[in-house]
Amino acid sequence: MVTLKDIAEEAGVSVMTVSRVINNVSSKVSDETRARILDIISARGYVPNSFARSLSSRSSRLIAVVVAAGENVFRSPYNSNMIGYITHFVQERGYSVMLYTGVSDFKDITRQLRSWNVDGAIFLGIFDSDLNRIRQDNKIPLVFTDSYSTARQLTNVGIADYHGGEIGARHLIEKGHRDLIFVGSSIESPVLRERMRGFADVCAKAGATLAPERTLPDDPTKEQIIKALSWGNKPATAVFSTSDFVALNIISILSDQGLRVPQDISVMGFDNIEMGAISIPKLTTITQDIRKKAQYSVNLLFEHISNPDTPAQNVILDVHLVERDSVAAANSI
Amino acid sequence: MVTLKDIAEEAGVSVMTVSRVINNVSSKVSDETRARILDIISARGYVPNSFARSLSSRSSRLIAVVVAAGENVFRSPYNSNMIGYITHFVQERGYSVMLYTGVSDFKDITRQLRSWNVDGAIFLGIFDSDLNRIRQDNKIPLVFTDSYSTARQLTNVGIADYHGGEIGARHLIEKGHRDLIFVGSSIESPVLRERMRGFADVCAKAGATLAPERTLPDDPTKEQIIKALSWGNKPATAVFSTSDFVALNIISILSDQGLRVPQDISVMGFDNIEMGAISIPKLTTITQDIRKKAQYSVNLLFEHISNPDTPAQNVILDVHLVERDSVAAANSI
DNA sequence: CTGAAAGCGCTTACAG
DNA sequence: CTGAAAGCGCTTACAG
Repeated sequence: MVTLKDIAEEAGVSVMTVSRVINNVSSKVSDETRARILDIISARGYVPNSFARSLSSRSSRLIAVVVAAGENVFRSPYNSNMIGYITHFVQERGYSVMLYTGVSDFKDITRQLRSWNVDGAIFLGIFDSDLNRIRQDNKIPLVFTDSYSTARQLTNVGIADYHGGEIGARHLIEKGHRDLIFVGSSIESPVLRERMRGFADVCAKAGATLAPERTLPDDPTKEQIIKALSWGNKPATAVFSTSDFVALNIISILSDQGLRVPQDISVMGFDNIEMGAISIPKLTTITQDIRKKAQYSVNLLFEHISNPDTPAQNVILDVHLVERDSVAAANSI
Repeated sequence: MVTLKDIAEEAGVSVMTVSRVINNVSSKVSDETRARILDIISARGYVPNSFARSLSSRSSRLIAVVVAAGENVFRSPYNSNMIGYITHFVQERGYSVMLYTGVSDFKDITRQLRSWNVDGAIFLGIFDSDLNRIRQDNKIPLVFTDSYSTARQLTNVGIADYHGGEIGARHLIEKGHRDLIFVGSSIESPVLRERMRGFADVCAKAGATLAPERTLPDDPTKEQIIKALSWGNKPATAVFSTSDFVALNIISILSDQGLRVPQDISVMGFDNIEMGAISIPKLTTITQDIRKKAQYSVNLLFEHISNPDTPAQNVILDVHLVERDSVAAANSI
């Protein structure tokens, strides 16, 4: 292994001079010496040791991406895309990404962040209950996504979930639907709770019923869906799902039951994943701009890294309707 | 920041004793001392510094996952799933993952691997042309996936691509199809080339035509598909795509043209991604077991890490037909 | 513009 | 079972 010392000896200078060249403190080294050292570095294939550098400088140039989801994080196209974009933007700044998935215990998180002395971390899908412990234990810049924590001084990038729910309900009601199924109720996830609240508020105002029997969990079974369809005295005419992936699955299940979407029943999703643009029928959905969300998260993180006095910010990106083919006007009876 | 030294002072022992406790060299520390140190460690929230540890021990407990694909790696469900599973299995062994995406230059790879002194690396989608340079520059255990390099002593995990192509052609021919479109020709990718070779060989034997005009690239445009459909004097009755994602896109395009799958034309994919099981129609495809592939890659890597004398292995996982609803018998004319 | 000294927080190797 | 010394490969802080 080639070290600074080797280069210094070969160039007949001190290690400090070589160190300055590597770190581009060019103003302090003569052009001639500099060029000679650069030649030797490239000839010997010298690569600085990040561990030594981090140990003495106390900056790791490492960003942690911490994801709550377990073994197969990437089953979710949303997670996949977020992580992909975040990695891209972090690398663009010359930093490296450490990926932690399936993190269940906030103590683990702290152990990893500290042990690797990361310069910052971005969290996906962490439940708000652990958030304060994490912040308390880690005095580095942290960016959360989709948090509804009321903690002060929290930097977060989220989307207008409540508004998304409203848009969904409004669209279905405009299309004449009154007997609706909502998929994505959750007591654990504030994100889903907000989407549902927006949806339910619009329904209430419009006199549309959203029965508890037609409020299904996150990832409903075939049986739950079938039961909800025929509940009460009027069949449901539209389904709103809080995720595109689940919406596509529901369309598949409905199709297996001999129901055509949107002729017999309308289905609407949330996220605007790529598959929704090529599914049959093409999915009407609510878009969230994942690339932008990732970009904001990374930008905010680096703002805090370069200037610790940067005030905390809660950035809420807006969402909007993407009308495609999976929602039709309700049949008049 | 709490250090080994702090713990040692508080416990009234040397740093070596604390170091032994942390690294579980328990046989060499008295139970009493050990318990006392453990208490102090937990009370002070001590976390060992990975940089210091790695610098002196020359082992980083770091695995690099290097992916050729660019900005949005995770657009591909295959990549997403592979990376997700690999991360999971690596973490299970107490190692951390450094993710490098969009790597274009093998020199970059070398710089990163060396700089972080990673204990091993797994490569996805690296073209074989760089493979020898990478191996030459990095004397650590490396596992490649889907490589067709003829280099000796190469540890690789791949699948039976040729056989996959054969299975696809055989299935379509058995269903009575003779006028076929193949999607996924590539001069750069040996994986695709092998799938195509298997497909073409079976076609030739069965007297089915695979015209160059009906051999389309990896990710064909709508125009290319439409043109291929009506080429020659007999319309194509089946399409074979080397990726499920593209197959689903093709079904969507065909549907936009008023063609029903499989009544008017059959479509077959490759990979068995999750979406294929819920698409309309459900996709007939060739399965590759991504979880298993990731598991093998990680296992092989760690075998080589723990014992450098482990012989190189080229593991080829088999593939098989998953019959669903997107392929039907050809209409007799 | 250049360098000698000290130190980052650990582990290795040796000694007792 | 325990410890003193040296060193991993860099950077910081100071001096000239």
